[in-house]
Amino acid sequence: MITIKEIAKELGMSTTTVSNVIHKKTGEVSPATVEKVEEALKEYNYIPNMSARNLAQNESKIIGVAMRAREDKYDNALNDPFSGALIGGIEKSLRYTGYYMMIYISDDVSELAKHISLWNADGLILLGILGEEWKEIKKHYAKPTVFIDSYFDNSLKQLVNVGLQDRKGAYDMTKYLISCGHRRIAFMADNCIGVDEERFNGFVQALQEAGIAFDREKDFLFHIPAREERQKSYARICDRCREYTAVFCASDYYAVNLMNELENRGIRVPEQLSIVGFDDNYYASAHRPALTTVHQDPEYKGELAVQQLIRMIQGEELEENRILLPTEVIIRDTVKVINR
Amino acid sequence: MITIKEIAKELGMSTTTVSNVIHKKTGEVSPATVEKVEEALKEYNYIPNMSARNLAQNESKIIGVAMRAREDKYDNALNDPFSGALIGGIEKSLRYTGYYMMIYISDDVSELAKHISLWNADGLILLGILGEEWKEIKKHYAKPTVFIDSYFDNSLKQLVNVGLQDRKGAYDMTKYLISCGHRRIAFMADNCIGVDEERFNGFVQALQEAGIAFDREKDFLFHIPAREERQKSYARICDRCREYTAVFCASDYYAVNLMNELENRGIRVPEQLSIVGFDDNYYASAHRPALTTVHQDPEYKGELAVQQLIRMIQGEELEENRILLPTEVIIRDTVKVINR
DNA sequence: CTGAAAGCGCTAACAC
DNA sequence: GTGTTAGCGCTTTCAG
Repeated sequence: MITIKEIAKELGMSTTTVSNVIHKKTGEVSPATVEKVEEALKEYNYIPNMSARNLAQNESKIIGVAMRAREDKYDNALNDPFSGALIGGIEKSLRYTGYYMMIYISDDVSELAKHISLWNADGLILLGILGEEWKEIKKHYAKPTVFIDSYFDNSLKQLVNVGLQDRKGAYDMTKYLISCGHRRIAFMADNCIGVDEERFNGFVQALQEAGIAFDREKDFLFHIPAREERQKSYARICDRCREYTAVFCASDYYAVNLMNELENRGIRVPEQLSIVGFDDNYYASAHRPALTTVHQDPEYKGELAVQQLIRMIQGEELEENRILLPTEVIIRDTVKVINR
Repeated sequence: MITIKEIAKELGMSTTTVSNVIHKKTGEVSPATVEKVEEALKEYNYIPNMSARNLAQNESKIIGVAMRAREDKYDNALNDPFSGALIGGIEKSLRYTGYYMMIYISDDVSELAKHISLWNADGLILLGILGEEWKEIKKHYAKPTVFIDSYFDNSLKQLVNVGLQDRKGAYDMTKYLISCGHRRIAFMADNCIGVDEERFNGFVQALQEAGIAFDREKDFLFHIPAREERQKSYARICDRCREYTAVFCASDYYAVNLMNELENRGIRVPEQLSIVGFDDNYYASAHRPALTTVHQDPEYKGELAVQQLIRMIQGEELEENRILLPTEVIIRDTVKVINR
């Protein structure tokens, strides 16, 4: 691996000149020299040493992508269409910017914080992080940061976030269910914070506007995804389903799993029970019956996050620090129209 | 961000001592000093600067994961269950080893080669790389390297690879199709090199053993995945399908897409045409009818690759340099038993 | 057991 | 236009 110094010696010039040519600061260098240096660079196949460059410039050209992943839910965090598409979108946008992506995934926020500061990343994209958790990270990291799909209280309104109109999406879908004649509708999720909370809020709002009662204790089907609990949890939920005409699942992933569990128990969708999801990933469209769901574009989310981050790194002003992408109700085959 | 030097000054000792404590070379240091230093490290929340460390030690603690992705096929390379699970497996295994993952994805091998050498990665995992392409990379990179799913000619037999019994998997599945009474079987893929070639070879071998003729020109349904060509390609293939009783798709992805296209054209699976796939990802199990396919475990592939790589980095001997993981035929609902 | 100092490869201020 | 040099933060050799 040849170094600048060696090339300089070979050519009988100083490292500064070589460095200047490399960085195209050619205003400072005579054309003849430029050419000579460039030839040598080619010939010896010069590759810069990033560590040295980073050390000297105190920047790293690394973008950290840190993902908080619940271990009970994911043992393989990328093996999920949403994360896959999202990280893929980030990677794709980063590819030609001269920045390199380093991924950290952990259940443990302080673990994430450690990794982030180790590499002195020039920017950070944070997935699945709550406001409280951010405070832990902030202690160690002060450079440009973009959140994806985070919700904060007002004290953190200045943070940059790329998210989704979760509430509106759920609201629209719920109105659709109601318009199909459904009035006994359950909500299924494995938590009620952040994104899922917003979806739940939209759901409840639509019910309220339609004058439909919702009993949070009874009608919120709380799923437990941990491996040992999973089957029992589905069994319980499938049992409870008989009391409803429709179930709004907070994600396609659960909608499809639930449908399969229902099928195993001989409960037909949508004839006996309507199901809707959220996300519109390929689970939704590949499943039969195809899932009626709320569409979003995670890849685009990733791309936008990168755009915002790069702007921040370059010191540009952001037009908006809180982007909420629109959603769309996709009607497929899992909702039955009920005659009243 | 506090440095070793600053801590040393604060404590009135040399950087060497502090460094020794950090690296637990405590044989060299008195217990009292160790304690004092450790306290200071905690108090000032010392975080090492990776660039400096790497520069001094000429190692990077980075594992490069380079993926050759056909741009006509994937604009988002991670948005694919196979890659997602695989990279997820790699990430998971790397998480506790003290190595950090840097991902490069490109259609262009020399682009990949450049990125790899830039960061001086301590080890490299290569996805979707052919023997010829490796030679380009080798020019720039000489450290431990593990391939995933590559096939080489004999001149490269010493390379380390983690792969799959693609040939046997396809062979077994084809025998199953034959045992169900199928004799007019087409093969669908978008290429015939590497993995898909092996699958094709296994397919043909089973046909030959059963005395069934295969016309490579006619019976190999060559799909063109490029966006502009895609629909036309599916239309052609759906047309051609009428001549067969079964189609062996080289991947679940295509099997499911093909089934959906067939459905759109009113051709019923498996009543009118049997379809099988390869990979057993969630497309396969979520689709209705559920796809009969060949199972593999991409996450485990990723984990094994990391294991092998870490061994190589640590200078251990590998027991085997070419691992081929087993496959399993998963019988679901897309193959009809034909009465003869 | 501890410290001084060289050097990893590169950049950039400054002198010529 | 070009060269000299200090220094980025850390490791490590070698003296003491």
